[in-house]
Amino acid sequence: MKKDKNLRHAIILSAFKQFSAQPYHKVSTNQIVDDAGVSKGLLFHYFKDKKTLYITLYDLAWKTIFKDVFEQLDLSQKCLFRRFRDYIILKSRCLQNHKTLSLFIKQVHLNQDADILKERSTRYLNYQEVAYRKIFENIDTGLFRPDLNLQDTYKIFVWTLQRVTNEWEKQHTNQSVEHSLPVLERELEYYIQFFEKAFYL
Amino acid sequence: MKKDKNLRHAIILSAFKQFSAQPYHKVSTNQIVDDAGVSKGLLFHYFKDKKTLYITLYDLAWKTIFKDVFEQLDLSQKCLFRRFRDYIILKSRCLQNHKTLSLFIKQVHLNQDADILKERSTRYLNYQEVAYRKIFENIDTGLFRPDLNLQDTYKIFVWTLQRVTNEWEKQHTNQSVEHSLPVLERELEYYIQFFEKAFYL
Amino acid sequence: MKKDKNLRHAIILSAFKQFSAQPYHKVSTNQIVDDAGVSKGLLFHYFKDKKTLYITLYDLAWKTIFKDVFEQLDLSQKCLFRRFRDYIILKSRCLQNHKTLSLFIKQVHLNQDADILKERSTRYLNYQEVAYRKIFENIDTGLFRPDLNLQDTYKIFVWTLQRVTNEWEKQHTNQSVEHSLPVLERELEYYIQFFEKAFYL
Amino acid sequence: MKKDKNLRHAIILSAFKQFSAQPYHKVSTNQIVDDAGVSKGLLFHYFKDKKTLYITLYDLAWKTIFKDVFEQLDLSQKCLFRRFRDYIILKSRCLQNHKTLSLFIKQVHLNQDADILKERSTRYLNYQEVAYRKIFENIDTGLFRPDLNLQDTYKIFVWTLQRVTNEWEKQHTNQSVEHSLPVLERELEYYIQFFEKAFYL
DNA sequence: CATGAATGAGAATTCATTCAT
DNA sequence: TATGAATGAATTCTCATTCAT
Repeated sequence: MKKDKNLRHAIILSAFKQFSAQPYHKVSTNQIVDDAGVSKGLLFHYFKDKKTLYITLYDLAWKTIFKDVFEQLDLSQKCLFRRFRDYIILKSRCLQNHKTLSLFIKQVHLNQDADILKERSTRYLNYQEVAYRKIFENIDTGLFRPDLNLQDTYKIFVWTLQRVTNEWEKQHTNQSVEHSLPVLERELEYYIQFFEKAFYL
Repeated sequence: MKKDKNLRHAIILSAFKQFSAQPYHKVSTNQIVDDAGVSKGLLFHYFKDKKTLYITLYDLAWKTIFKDVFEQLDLSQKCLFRRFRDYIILKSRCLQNHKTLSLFIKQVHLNQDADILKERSTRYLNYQEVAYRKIFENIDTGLFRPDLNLQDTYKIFVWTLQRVTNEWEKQHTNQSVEHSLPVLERELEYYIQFFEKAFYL
Repeated sequence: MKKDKNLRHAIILSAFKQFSAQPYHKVSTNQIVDDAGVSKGLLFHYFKDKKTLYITLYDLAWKTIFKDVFEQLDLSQKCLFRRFRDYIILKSRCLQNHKTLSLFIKQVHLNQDADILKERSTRYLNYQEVAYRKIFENIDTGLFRPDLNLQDTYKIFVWTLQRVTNEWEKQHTNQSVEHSLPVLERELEYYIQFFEKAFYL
Repeated sequence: MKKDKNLRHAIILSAFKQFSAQPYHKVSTNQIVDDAGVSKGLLFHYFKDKKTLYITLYDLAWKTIFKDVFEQLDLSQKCLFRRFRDYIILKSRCLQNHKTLSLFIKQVHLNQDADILKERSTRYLNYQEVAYRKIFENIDTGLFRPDLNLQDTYKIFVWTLQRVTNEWEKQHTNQSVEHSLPVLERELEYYIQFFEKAFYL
């Protein structure tokens, strides 16, 4: 079904396909290897067990997304508000362009299995930390009102934009990028102007 | 372990216990009958199959809750705002008093299995419709501004209060009724006064 | 292959057959159920897992042997020397008559698997204790020299006869009862007379 | 992990380690190559299959032991009794110094697998024969009583000393060479003097 | 020599469901 | 009603061995 080279990749592709459409336990390793056109043993040659495969996929998903996002993110933008807005827009577009990754991540986050829960949490937090460190790097802090605590300002700003994005996601899950992204951009812009008024000198 | 009478009930109790703690596929029929202290066959005597049992429980859960709520709901209250507020409070209190039912419903709503998804959706919509029909019965519409479309007014009001309740639920999942319910009551009251100003003559 | 009734017994018989001829890990549950003519699931309906089946068989083997032996053992015999000799003879005859049980027990005792080792040890010690308690019940101690510690006397006697039996077993494993048992009887008798001279008044 | 040179040796060392600690079937070829730090294929390049590796190790074990023993054995000693005693002492010391080899040989002798049983038996008998031929070479037969059949005399002597050594082995498995070997030496000496009285002129 | 990808039969175990009693 | 024996397909995972590079 797939090209001969790199059957490991064939397994990964097949697994992404299956796991993004069904919850963990509904996908059998048989399904995956059959669909990938490889032997039963090969899956366990490359991945210790089903769980490891699942977690590896999760890692891969975020790596793909973050690579995509941070290759495009303009770090010469020194305004935190704009830079964070750009980050959200890029990430949202990326998720909408990679439907499979996006659905897969949703499935992982619905999973309640203790082991998987634990693994994905630590990984998720780690990826977030790395991303946020980059976003807050070399920010022009000169514009901020000196009478406000900078960390608090950051927090409130980030939380607000995240919330706005969450709400937008819920409403635009199945819509095309062209139609829905501008909506998000406008909403984010609205709040950014609000924050500029509130937090800038 | 349970009384001889009504082994069907023993099965239901045990099933509620298991299904509220674990997702559908993680609970085996063996677990249920063992815990209920009945034979394997009896489960399938009373319930066509595992899925039917699950859906039956879901029905039962909502029936219990709605019976509880509407027995207490004061339908002589002709103000929609107050009546809906009362409904929300009663329902929230009921869910907090029946932790098992509450957790079970959450589990059902996380389930992605096609058949179960379909069945629970139709049932959920049906229960909601019945409830809302009662709530909107014999409302004093004389107080509303005649220049506003009544259906729109209703919608916005209901949506707002539902949203407020959702947020409250997220934050007070594990807290006791005595502590958290007054918080909800106050929040709801705040928005009701807002709507009275906006929508009443 | 077997009669319809009591498929559990069919499994046990088949398992005894297989496990007495091959070590634990070489016998697959497939072999057992195929030979027993039952479905795969039935084995796990009756026995939690392969290990439990194995241990159950071990229990069964000793129960069978001890029942056989103690039904025939003459407890009116008050002379410890004779009674213990009778016990050894009966047990040895029993083991030679039940080749399968005998071989099975040997296989179990060769097994090095941690779990099985532990289980069989506790069970073995327990069976031994029960047996020895019966053997030492109501013994006429009046014949023994009062200047010798009775427990020491017992110990030395038992150890000696056990050792003699072990040596005989090694040499007569594959021989018929008629030929080999008299050899053992004679050897035991020889030592008993030795002990009578040494330990009796 | 190991030096580059002679990866075959690395496999052998690792295999000895694994096979001396666990029975044949419990050791996987993966374990061996992982521990040896070599590739899967190399094991099957050097050894036809797992069984061949096992038998090769068995050969190697005895070769090592016999080389060690016969390099030290004083063949100028013309007294059979002393020479055989020396042989036993040297072999026992050697086995105690090479715990891994010793444990490995025990494991092999516990193995019941038909093929392995057959191979190890022929090899074991062969090694014994070679050893005994050397031991009985150039013995001064002039000291023996001419009225006794020499072969019978040899047999009884060898069997006795072997038996004494077996019993000693059972009791001193886990003890140090310094403590336990002198015990064996004394016991052997005792029987040798007995045989001198009985079999010499 | 050396690698490690690839195979596929076979292992133990699970589980919803049926059915004779 | 009530039991629990019986089924058998499906699941995850193991492992010796082969082979192209």
